[in-house]
Amino acid sequence: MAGVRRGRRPAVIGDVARLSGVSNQTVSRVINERPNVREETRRRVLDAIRQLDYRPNLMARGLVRRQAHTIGVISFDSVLFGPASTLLGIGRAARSAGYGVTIATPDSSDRGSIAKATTDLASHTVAGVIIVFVSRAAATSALLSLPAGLPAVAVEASPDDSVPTVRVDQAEGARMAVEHLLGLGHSTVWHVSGPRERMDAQARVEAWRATLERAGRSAPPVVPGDWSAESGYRAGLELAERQGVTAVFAANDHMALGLLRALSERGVRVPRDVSVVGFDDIPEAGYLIPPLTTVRPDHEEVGRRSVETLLRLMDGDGRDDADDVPRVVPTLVRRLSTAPAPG
Amino acid sequence: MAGVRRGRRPAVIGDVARLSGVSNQTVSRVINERPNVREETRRRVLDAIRQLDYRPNLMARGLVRRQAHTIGVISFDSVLFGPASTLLGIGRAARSAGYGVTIATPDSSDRGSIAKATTDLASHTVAGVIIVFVSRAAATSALLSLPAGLPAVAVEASPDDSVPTVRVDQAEGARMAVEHLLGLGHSTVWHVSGPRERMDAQARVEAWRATLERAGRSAPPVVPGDWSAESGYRAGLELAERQGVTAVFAANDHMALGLLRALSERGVRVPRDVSVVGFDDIPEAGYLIPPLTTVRPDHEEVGRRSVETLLRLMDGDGRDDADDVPRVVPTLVRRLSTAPAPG
DNA sequence: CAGGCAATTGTTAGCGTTATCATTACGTGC
DNA sequence: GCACGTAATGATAACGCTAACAATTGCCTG
Repeated sequence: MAGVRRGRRPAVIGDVARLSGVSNQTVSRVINERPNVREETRRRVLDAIRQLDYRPNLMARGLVRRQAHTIGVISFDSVLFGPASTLLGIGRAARSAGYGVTIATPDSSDRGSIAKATTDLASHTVAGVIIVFVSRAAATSALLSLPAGLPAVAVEASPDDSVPTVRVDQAEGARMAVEHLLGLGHSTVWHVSGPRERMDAQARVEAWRATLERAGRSAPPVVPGDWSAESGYRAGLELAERQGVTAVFAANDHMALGLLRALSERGVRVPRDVSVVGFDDIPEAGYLIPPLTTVRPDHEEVGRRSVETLLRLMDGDGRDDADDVPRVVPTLVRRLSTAPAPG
Repeated sequence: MAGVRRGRRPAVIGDVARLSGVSNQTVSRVINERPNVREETRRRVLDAIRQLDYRPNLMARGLVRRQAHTIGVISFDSVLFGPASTLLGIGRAARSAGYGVTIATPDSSDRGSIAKATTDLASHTVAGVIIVFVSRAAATSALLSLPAGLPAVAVEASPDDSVPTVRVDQAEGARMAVEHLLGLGHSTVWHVSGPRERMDAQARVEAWRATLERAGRSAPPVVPGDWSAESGYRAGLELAERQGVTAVFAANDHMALGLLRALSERGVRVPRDVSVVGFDDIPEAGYLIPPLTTVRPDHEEVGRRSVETLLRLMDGDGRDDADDVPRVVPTLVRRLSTAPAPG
């Protein structure tokens, strides 16, 4: 029905104007839902639009409005569950606000590639930028290479308060995990951490330690990991050797998964001998052996909220209200990998 | 050093022209590395560009060239490992070819949302579109709502041969899995499938059956799943009840994971009683209990190749060479979830 | 019924690039 | 010294749209 083109060049605003017998400007007004167009005229124009299958050329519009109506996203680790979910949330939220989304994934986290990605986005004249899930160093590089005046929002990691930052309340999540374990009677909780330079990893470490201290427990040394199941496995082997380990909080589910495997391999039963809590609630967390008790951050919500924040920033003229974005509070999902302390 | 702007409006080509004492056109020639510019002039212009931190406005350029130098991607399930990796591959490949990437994720897979996503991309005047990982129905909707003449490449699923399609050689992967199990002496292999409407799932089912038949074995009924660990778990419970199940090929690793858990719960030992092979080689596959033997498709390569194909399509004027894109052949990763048949 | 106001529509001038077609300058060969 | 080719550069007109202002229309008021 609609769609009369036959490989012809796409209709432009002038075609619509001619067909409906009005000026370009009136067509423009109809498209942009501007007031002061007679109802009948509007109908005629809309008819013509349908008939020609006209769609406004966003580049032309962007050119005159000096803005692409597109949000740029710089993202790392976009294969991981968390960032991928955030991306999804961003995409959906942006699109429903009428914005397009352009993604740039730097090839590596060195300053050069990040700068390249950023300037790429900038020359696409994006309306604003969201920087997702990076180390503080990477976030700094990104922000530095951003043209002045381009609104930006950081997710999770930001170098300072110059940019509003949307984050999961890592501390609260870690607190939940630790208190859950302490509540089960464990005398202390070990921690397998994420990579040192990641801010979310750092926050979890700190909250883990703080919660233990607040409860008057001494914090054992951190067992370092790097998010990978493999590092969790190595951590598990190490912990299996140790005496008196009854509760472990892994900084993400993948490491928890490796951990579970190592413990099982060494004959340590979970949760009977050792309780394990993860972080992320990856889709398969409920189907590990045993089903994993874990902290569930709502990554999609983070994405949504970062778009919201960016839009607000773009509306307002300044960047005054930095950093008063409420954190996204995670929830604790109790499954079968935790149990009262043995003995 | 570079970067003299102070919150001023970004430099435009005219500023560069003025500063270097040439015309806009000459600056344009320098930017676009056109011949016939005196070496000294070029240097002067480049200096000015650096001094003003000038970057060409891609919208203006896109407008006059009638093309955004951007590749559009329509993607579903972008949180899943496979699609996410493909996206990454696409992003990298596109960027290194100088193209931007715009992503549209339909809200659901009904025709309306897909059409919306597609037309969105179209009005961004993308140079071409890649449709990632969808059911045949969804791919059809997407292609139908694509403006005629816009080059498109499908990944995995395509309605017909009208569009070049880059795919993992699902059949070869499934064949590897089944033959591996048969080679271990299992008399037949059960299959836990992905959702019926997914083409990759379908291909795996068919190849599984064909391989069994070629080996003169009868294929047991398909145990249906939906990619989720949970469905794998349910399948596992079902298979654990059955007599004579010694080998299972799960259509993806997440289901294999659920499967492993169900079997373990029912006291079925893997691989001693039952061998399990997955598909995907998700990052944690090596750390399941036991480490999962699985088929590893190179999703990033798929992404790269789809960009390549799209670029070729955009270069050439027609869409003649459809469908002669070589499939990406997966590899079998042998771990500990498979062993010789019992007894 | 003139004057004025609001609603509706049209005109003109860009937005920042590049394509296209001049124009200029500088040899080269006869 | 003159036509001619070639390299280097410039001027002008788009690309498709919207902002800003101008013009027209109809209607109301006194």
